[in-house]
Amino acid sequence: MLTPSEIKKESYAQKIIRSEKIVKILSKKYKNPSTALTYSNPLQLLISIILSAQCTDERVNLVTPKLFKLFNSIEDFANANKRELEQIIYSTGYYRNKAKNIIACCQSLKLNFNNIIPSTMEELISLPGVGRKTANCLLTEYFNKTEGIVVDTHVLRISNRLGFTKNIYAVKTEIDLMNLIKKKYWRFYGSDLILFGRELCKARSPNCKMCLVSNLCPSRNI
DNA sequence: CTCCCGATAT
DNA sequence: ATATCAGGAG
Repeated sequence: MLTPSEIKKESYAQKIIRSEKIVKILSKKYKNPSTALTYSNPLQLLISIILSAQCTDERVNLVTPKLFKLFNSIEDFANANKRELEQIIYSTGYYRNKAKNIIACCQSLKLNFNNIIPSTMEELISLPGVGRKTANCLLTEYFNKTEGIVVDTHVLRISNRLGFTKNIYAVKTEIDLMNLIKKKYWRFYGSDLILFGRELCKARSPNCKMCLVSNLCPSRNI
């Protein structure tokens, strides 16, 4: 078994092999990864993902039942009263930005996309409040397509810990990961690392003793 | 790069 | 008290 300092000196070819080993181990552990957000149509999923910025899925699921009861369609959100929307989503944080983005996003869906949520990265990120992370979530979770890798706070943190990138920005990290990891693993890499980050490789206290891939990690602390 | 932001865990 | 949570815009 390589020591952390030995892993840090690996070649790029060795890094590719190590990353594939890690993906395979984690995808075996997390069989059918899917979002913890509750939704019943693509619009609800899109709104939920926007609300989930810097907020737990659990918290989002506490506000969406009321939200989706009052707002049923793209039209409803496009015409929403900003104050009313802010009050409903208040507890998810960033509520002013989120309310503004949700309204602008649905106005764009109405104006530019005939009230149909688009299914390509290019179209999705043209929507206000939708960046690559939100688009990647929607593409993998709902459209069953792979155009990139979901890089949220967990994927960003763990990718750095594993030595797959030295970037502190999600968009740049996604590029590093797309170069390193085979496309067929992109979907699993994103969703598995999120589950892995929540339960084991936590931001404050990574549980290296219980970790399945600690022997492949340059940041392990045992 | 900074700003936006409440709820929760530590 | 402070770090963290399925980020995006300016």
